Amino acid sequence: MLDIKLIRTHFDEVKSKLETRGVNGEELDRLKELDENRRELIQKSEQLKKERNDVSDQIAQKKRNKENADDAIASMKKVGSEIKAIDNQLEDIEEQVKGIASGLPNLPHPSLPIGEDEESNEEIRRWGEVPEFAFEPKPHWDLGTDLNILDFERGAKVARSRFVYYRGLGARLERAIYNFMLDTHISEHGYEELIPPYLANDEALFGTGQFPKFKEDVFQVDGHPLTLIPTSEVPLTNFFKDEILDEKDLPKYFTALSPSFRSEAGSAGRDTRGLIRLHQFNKVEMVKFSKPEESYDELEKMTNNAEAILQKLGLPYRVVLLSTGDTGFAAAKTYDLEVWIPAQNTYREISSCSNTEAFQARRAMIRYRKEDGKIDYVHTLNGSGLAVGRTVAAIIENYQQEDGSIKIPDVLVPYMGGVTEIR
RNA sequence: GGAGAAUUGUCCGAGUGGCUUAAGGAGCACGCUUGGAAAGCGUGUAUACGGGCAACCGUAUCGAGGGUUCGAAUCCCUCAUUCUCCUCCA
Repeated sequence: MLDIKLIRTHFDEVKSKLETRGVNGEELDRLKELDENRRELIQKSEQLKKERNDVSDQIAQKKRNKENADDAIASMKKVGSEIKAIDNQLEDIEEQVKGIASGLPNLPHPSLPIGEDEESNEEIRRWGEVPEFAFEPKPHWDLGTDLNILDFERGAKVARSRFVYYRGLGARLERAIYNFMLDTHISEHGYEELIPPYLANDEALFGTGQFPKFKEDVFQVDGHPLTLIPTSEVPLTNFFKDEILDEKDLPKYFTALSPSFRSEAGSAGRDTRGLIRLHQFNKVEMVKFSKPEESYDELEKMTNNAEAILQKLGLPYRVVLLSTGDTGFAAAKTYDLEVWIPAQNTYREISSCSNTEAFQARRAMIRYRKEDGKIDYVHTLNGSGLAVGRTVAAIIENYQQEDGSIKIPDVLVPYMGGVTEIR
C-alpha cells in the first residue's frame, strides 16, 4: 500500500511513476476525488460527534440534578441519525478508497530501468563458467527419471500434473541442499531460523500483497478462511504484523524452509516438464526488517547471501535488475538471480530478492519506535535463498556426466552421508 | 468436537448505563532532594485518523465486528484468541 498522504501531496509525480508500472492514471484521479470526499465527510461526522459528546454531558448533568432533559435528548436523537447517515456514506467511500489503493503496486526505485517487461531488465553481473560438455547435455527430467530419483508420472497419478515424487538419493539431495542453505544462512549470514505455519489467513496474505489482487494464484482451503502459502515470505513477514519494534532490534533477519504452493493459473504450456514450475516446491526464504535508511544496503547484502549459496555450489549464474514493468507488485526494487540451465542453453530464475520499502509494512502495520520516540514503518525485504527444486534441477544438469550420472558438489557431500555421485 | 471461565493502557489491575477527560499500583522518562545512590516528592508516559506552519485542537479505540441508547469498558448478538475439564489424536 502506498502512503495516501504522499499520493495527496505529490500526486503528479506518483501518477507518472505508477504509469511506468502499467497503472491506469484514471484510477488515481478517482482515488484523489474519493480522498477529498472522504476528508470532508470525516470533518462533518467528527463535528457532529463533538456536539453529541458535549450535549450528552449536559444531559448527564441535568439527570443528576433531577432536571428535565427531554429537549436535548430529542435533538440529539436527530444528530445521532445524521451521524449514522454520514458514517454509512463514509464507510462506503473508504471501501472504494481501499479497493483502489490496495490494488496499486509499489513505486519503482529510481535506479530501475524503465520498460514494459523482462526485455528491459538489466544484467548486473555474471559469476562462474558455463560448463562445456563433450556430449549433448540432457534435461534434468530425463536424467532424474532415468536415475530413478524423480518420478513425475506418479506425482501426477496421486495429485495431478506439476507434482513430483523425489526418490532415494533424489530425496536425499533435496534434503541435503536445504539443510546446507539453512546452515549457511544461520551460521554465516546472521539469520534466525523459523518453521512457520504453511497456511495463512486473508489478513496475512493482504499484508504481503498477495491479496486482494492475486487470489487466483493461490490454493485456498475449501470451507476455511485459510490459504496454502505461495511463499514463506507470507508467514515470515507477517511475524511482526501489528507490532511496534524497537529501533535497537533492527535489522532483524529470518530464514525458513517451507513448501510453496502455487496454482500456476495462466502458465499453461510453460515449463510443463521437470522441476522448474510445480504446484508445490520447497524454498528457503530470507526476510529482513530494516530501518528505512539502511534498506538498500540490506538488499545488496541479501542478494549476496543468495549468491553465496550458488557460488558454494559452483553453479554459474547472473544477477539481473528487473525493469519497472517486470518488478513484482509489492517490490520497489528486485534483483533476480538466474542460474545456468544447460539443456535449455539459458539462465533461469532461481532467486528473487526485493526491497518492498514500507509497502508491506503499511499493509501489515509493522512499525518501529525510533530513539527519539517517534514511530515509523520498517522496510521489509524478502528473497529466495534459494528455490530448492530449481537448485536440484541446476545441479543435475550442470553436474551431469556423459554416462548419465550426477556428480555431487563438494559442499553437499557431507550432507549426503559421503555420497559423491548418483548413478 | 462438548462444557465452563477469561480478554481493560508498556505491565498488573479496579470498573454492571452519565462527576471515568479509564481508579489504583508497577515500570519507564525528566525534574526536585543527595557528596553519590536508594527512598521520598513532583511532572510526564498509547495508537490511528482529521484540522493546523506550529503550539495544539477534535474524533475514534477497553480482544474483533455488529446492535440497543440522547449517551456503552459496562446491556444484547456474532466471531476470534487464551485457560480449565471431558473427548480425540501425533
